[in-house]
Amino acid sequence: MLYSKLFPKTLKQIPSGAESVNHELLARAGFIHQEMAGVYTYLPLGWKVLDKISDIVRDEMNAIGGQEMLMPALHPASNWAKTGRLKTFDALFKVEGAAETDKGKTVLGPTHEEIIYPLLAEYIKSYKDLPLYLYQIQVKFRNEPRAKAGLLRGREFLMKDLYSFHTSDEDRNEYYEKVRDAYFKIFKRIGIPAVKTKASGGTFSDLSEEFQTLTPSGEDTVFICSKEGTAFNKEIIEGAKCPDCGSELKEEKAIEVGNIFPLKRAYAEVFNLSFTDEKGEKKIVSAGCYGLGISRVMGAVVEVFHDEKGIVWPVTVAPYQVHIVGLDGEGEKIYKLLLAERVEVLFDDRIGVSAGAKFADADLLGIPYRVVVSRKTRDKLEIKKRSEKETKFVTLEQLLEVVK
RNA sequence: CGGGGACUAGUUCAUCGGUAGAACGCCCGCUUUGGGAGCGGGAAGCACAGGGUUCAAUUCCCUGGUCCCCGACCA
Repeated sequence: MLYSKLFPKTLKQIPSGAESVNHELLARAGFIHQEMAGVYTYLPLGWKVLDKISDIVRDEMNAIGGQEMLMPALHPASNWAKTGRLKTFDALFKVEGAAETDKGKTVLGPTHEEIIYPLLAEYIKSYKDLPLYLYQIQVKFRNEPRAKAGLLRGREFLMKDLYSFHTSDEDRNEYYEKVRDAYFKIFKRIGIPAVKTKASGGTFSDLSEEFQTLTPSGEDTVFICSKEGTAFNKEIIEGAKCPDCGSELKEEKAIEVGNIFPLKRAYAEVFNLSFTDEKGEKKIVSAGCYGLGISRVMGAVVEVFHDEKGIVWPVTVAPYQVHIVGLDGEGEKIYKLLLAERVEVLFDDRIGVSAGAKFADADLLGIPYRVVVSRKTRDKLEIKKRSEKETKFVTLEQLLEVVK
């Protein structure tokens, strides 16, 4: 990609209202643009990052048998009436409808139990149809009373939701463990440490597990057991000691980036999601649901990986791998060579922009490897990791070795 | 949903009862290229909306809207 063609330009000033680190840096660097409270446009760079995160999530979901699909954002309100959540889910967006006849008949989906359970009820008849693991990556709508902190708490956000359906609780529990492992792999690949945290399961589950990324800007408070390293959400902690072993707990701020629930049979009963077992008996399906906030993860990555100059993307989710800073009109040759090698490369080809401005933009964008090409560098390439201070001079072959 | 703050040029902000200013950005010209360069010229505004007070309101008051922060909330 030629930087001169990239939409949009970076901003020198912090946009008014961008008070959180992730909002400020992502907005200045041109990854996102706020439309209203908790609602953002993902600009070309930001969309690339979301794509990278999504691909990692897909990869791990597919590895545990997940089948990707896409459910609607617009839901029939009648399904929400059936579960009772039309009234109890406070953050539900109720669509007015263009015609009088449509009034109150649809809602925007904040989660998809109300779609996937009736859907499966039409198709699942036999134990032979189970287990089944279905997921989607989709925009969710939750009318948060207080959207805040950039991408960390939006009213419209990108989320992966996986639903699993089983013939027994035992089978469901086994799969639940697999999802947990997959989540650890995902966060490891993305590069953000995530601590498994025990939490309350809300209305429909006794317990759930959250994946929390520790950072001072997080809005959740977790308590970490000094002995076992397990963590507990503030909401289920009563004393200052670990409920499991009695050790001291350390208080930390964190961002919830994922959450897994054993849902049991609550929704399956409402929508009569049942199957016939080997003995010909009719049984209710046992289910689990597993969320992961894709756009929130993008915000969390920035909260964790940044410095005073800008973002420092982990290699696995960076929009590009190499940022060529071309000075003195140089750089095109190496740009084309890297493109031919299928390296994801951004080339700052701007003419008449000072070197300082280009360096500042490179730091702000946070692409992992910066390569400077100028009259001074001659046939050598000056390479610098965004996360490090030192520069070194390498040949093209050495550069390819590093970035591939 | 309670409390606080903000809203003025494309953006970030100044101004302040007497019809508006800077920086950055943008356009033109020249110059310039290793850490957000320089000079000259230019375009750019219903001061969030409505109501009130006043001879006069962007400025003071009220109502509403929007955004941010703190809290409540977060299946």
